[in-house]
Amino acid sequence: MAEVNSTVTLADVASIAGVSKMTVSNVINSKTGMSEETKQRVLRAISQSGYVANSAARVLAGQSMNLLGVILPQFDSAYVNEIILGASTAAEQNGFDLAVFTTSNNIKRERERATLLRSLADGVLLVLPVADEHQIFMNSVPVVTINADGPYTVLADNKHGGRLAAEHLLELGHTRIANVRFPDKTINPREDILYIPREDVLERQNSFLQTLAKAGIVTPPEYLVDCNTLDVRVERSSQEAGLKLLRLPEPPSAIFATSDEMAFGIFHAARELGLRVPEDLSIIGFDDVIQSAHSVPPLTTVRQPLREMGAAAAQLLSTLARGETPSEAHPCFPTTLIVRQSTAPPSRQSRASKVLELRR
Amino acid sequence: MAEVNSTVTLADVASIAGVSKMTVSNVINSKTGMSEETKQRVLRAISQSGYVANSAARVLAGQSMNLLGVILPQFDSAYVNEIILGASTAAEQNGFDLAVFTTSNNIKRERERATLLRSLADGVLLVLPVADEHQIFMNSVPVVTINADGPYTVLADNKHGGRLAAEHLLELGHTRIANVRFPDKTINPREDILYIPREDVLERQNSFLQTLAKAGIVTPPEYLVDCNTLDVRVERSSQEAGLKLLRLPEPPSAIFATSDEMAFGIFHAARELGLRVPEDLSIIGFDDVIQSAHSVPPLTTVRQPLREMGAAAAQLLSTLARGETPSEAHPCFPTTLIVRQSTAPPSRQSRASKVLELRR
DNA sequence: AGCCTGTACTTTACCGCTAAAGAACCTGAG
DNA sequence: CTCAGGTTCTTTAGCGGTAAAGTACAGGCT
Repeated sequence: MAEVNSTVTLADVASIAGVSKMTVSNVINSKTGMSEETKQRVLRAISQSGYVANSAARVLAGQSMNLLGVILPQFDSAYVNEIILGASTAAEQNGFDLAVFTTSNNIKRERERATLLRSLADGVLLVLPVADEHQIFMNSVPVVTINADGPYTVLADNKHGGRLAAEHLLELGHTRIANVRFPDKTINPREDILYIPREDVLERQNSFLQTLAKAGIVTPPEYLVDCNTLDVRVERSSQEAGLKLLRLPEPPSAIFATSDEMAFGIFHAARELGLRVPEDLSIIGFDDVIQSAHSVPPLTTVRQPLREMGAAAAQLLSTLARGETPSEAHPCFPTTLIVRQSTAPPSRQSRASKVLELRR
Repeated sequence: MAEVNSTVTLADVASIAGVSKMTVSNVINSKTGMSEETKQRVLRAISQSGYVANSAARVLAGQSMNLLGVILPQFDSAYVNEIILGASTAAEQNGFDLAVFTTSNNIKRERERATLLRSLADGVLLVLPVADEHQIFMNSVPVVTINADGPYTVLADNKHGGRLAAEHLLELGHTRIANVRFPDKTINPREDILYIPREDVLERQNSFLQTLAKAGIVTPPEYLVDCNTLDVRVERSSQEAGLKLLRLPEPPSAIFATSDEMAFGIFHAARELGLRVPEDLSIIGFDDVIQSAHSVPPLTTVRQPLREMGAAAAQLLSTLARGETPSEAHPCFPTTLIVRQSTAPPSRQSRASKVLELRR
């Protein structure tokens, strides 16, 4: 426990114990074939020297770290947190640990993290818009993506979810329906930062609009407002988007926020303008993150079981890491409508007049 | 870009390009001293073979990965999220990346993660109750802790914070003051899981009670209720704690929750019993996580600047990783009282009668 | 011519560990 | 007495990189 030198190696321990490196290695990895006495001597030498194995060397020599890597853009969102929580639970059950890396939407960083995990992890979970990094991992480490494409993916039925959201608003009698949304085009604000639309998100939005269209409701272009999801705090950006919508000459009576976090931003926008939710404005979200049940008012939303999805992803990865064949390469989870208190039938008095009234 | 083999090594690329391993290595690390033509040939060989460097080997050969490791118990809490967010921003500014590991309060796991990071990272941030792992890192990699002790730490003035909370409630005129708190004893529910009280948290609680005592208010033992922070969702456990307090024959008129998340659980407990906050019950938290400004009602709390503290920790670590001497080994951040709407003077009608009334 | 210098590489050695093959010794059967 | 067979340890070789020293050769200078 004492005399901790800068770097104690196997060789040091070996010389202290008076045995070969290999014997020490065998003791550490609890292999058989050494006398009890030698074993104790080695153990003593280890604790005496304060030896700690060098993981890099171990990995290089072909040992597994029982590690699942996770790459994601940022830690900010509840979306990501739910997934990680599920994944870490499932990983643990399978005897794996999670190493989580962020990329800040930085492409170069994304590459670097992928490179590192390729040699370090037994499997990698990509919570990224694009699974472009597949190439880096190909034939080297199994990869599972969430709500993106790839050889192994965990999905939620976003198309169905989008329809559910639309149908709910239609049933309530809304006709002026807007959407605060993820941009559907690739955006490149800085050379190293890149936003690529996520497929699941596009599906939601498209299916939402299609369902409205089928019901004969045409969404005017000014009812589609992009929210800058590259911002660290999405809420602020979506609040702006909400303000833009609600200040329109003919503001919507209902807004579909493509994610719950955006919905919270719109809550703020409504409050800022003195509009009550749901009396003056209905808001419906997507995801059903934990906060949604506790917001004011509680948020009506389309639930995708993120925790379960994260768990499924880690489970899938564990199976692949063990070299087994998973029963299902693309598990798809259902989305369900959770009706809470942020949606209601449109009030008779049009929101337009209310806002105009408040302006005076 | 094609023909991606199982593992392409430097040697493979070298033989394709018809040069030595070293030349390839030099090209990759953009060193000088090779002809433009050779460089291009190597570059072509790299993309042709789909070569990706082995990080483990690189590390072993003495290269830095520009990585800061973070070890924390779980991803669940807003506390942790704020710290990480701050740390990742500061790390990025210093050219480092963050690798985050969770331990689930599992001691063995804690050790393993520490071991791995020791050889991999340029610095390690411990967001753990005890900095016991110091030993593992000693003389090998710089370590910074948050709200715990160690050679380098980032602190908040918890003692002052506890006093602020107490003074606020006293000024409002409360006398029946309870505390939903972190256990102050080591708990070991399973052999591998260990809860050790965090020092910062103890300071808060003690300083809170001392301030009350100085004002002549004795806190009866039933007013101190432990909250199981090992639970994945702290809110549930603190809700139970809240219920226990509010169902007391003489329930408190104010509760100090040692963390904001506990405060949210108490909100639920109050709601469940039909008590209004702050009219029937004052609640004050500690931390000021993001949600606190948006809860119903907005939470009065003692703010510790977690984001800044995370950033300071990463900054400190970056400095140490570069081999420089930081100006301050134990930066301490002030705590401030944030008065929102969850606290008010006690109402004339005692909470006791209100609860009893509701029970009938 | 002989020598020095710089450029463009290559060779050697080693990072810390492990798998696999080898050696030394003991035991007991033929 | 000899030798197969087991036990306990050691040696060798190599994982995929990198730093540092070495080589080979072209060109300039005296």
